[in-house]
Amino acid sequence: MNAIDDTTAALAAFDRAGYRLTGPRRAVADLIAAREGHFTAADLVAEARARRLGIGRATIFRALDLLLELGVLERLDLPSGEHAYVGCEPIHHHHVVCSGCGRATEIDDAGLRAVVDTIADRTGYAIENHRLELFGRCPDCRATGGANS
Amino acid sequence: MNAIDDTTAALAAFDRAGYRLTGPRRAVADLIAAREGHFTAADLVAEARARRLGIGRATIFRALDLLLELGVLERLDLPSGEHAYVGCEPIHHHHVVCSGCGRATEIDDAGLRAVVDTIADRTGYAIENHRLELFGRCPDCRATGGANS
DNA sequence: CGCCGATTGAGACTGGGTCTCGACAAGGCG
DNA sequence: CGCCTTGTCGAGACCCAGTCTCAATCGGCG
Repeated sequence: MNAIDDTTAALAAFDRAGYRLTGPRRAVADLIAAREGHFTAADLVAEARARRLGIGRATIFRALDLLLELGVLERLDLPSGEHAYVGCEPIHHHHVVCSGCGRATEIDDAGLRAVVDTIADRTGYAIENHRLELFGRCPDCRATGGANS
Repeated sequence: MNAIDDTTAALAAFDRAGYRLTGPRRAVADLIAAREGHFTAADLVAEARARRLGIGRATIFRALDLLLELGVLERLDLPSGEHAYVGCEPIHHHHVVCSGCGRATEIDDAGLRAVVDTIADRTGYAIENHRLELFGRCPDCRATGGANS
């Protein structure tokens, strides 16, 4: 995908927010950029080790937290209960996750705002936060005839 | 709340699905029914131990899994990343979770169906599954003036 | 170039959740 | 009513994600 763009985006985010541009952070940004779909922290740790990058687990988790906070990354809760991450734009949005290949597509509001308002209205809750996650099969996986499930 | 109803609902679900109605399962159903808002597996384990019910951890997790599968319980992913459970009706719906008291209110579709369709249409994905979670303050907590946050 | 504080890596630690295995009990059947 | 089969149980080992500590190191400004 746009590996280089993602990498620089992440690094730029670090820089902009006043964090140092260190070697390990660059490495993590690279690892993430190289990912197509969603990934878990364990994936990164494993790959970092496989590539003998000499990056500690803690460092990866810290970088992940930072990128989460900067909005470059978002955390997904897969139906299995696992936590995964996807790189994305730092604006409010949601994801459709492919259950075949794991790729995640960003989607905008799509009318959700109104739904949330309706719910707030109906329940009397002051909604502060919401999360919508969709799981399905992407066009490619549908075309190639169910690579899984 | 409707503790007795919840308990019997859970037990009936066990029975209906062909699972044995054992003492430990009854106990877990009771514990869950006694809960007002959402709770974690650890909560149940702690309470079971406090009440000296002599129920093993594994048993509680197993019961939880079963109830999840039967649709009597639903898993929530709190923003903190924790997993929590809420008792609910075994039909498709979503939850609004109070960030003050932890209570969860069930909500129906509220127009979400249309949003999902729109998204499916726009992205080309075949949506198989979706989850909407809302977090906010319930009417009570708003009235009593921010018990937290 | 040198300094100071942010950052790092190794590994201990925590906490949620799973697995194993021998013992036990639910409930169908005779 | 009592037996037998088989699902279920409890204890504890185990696994894995994620966090924390702390001394060593490095980035980048002056």
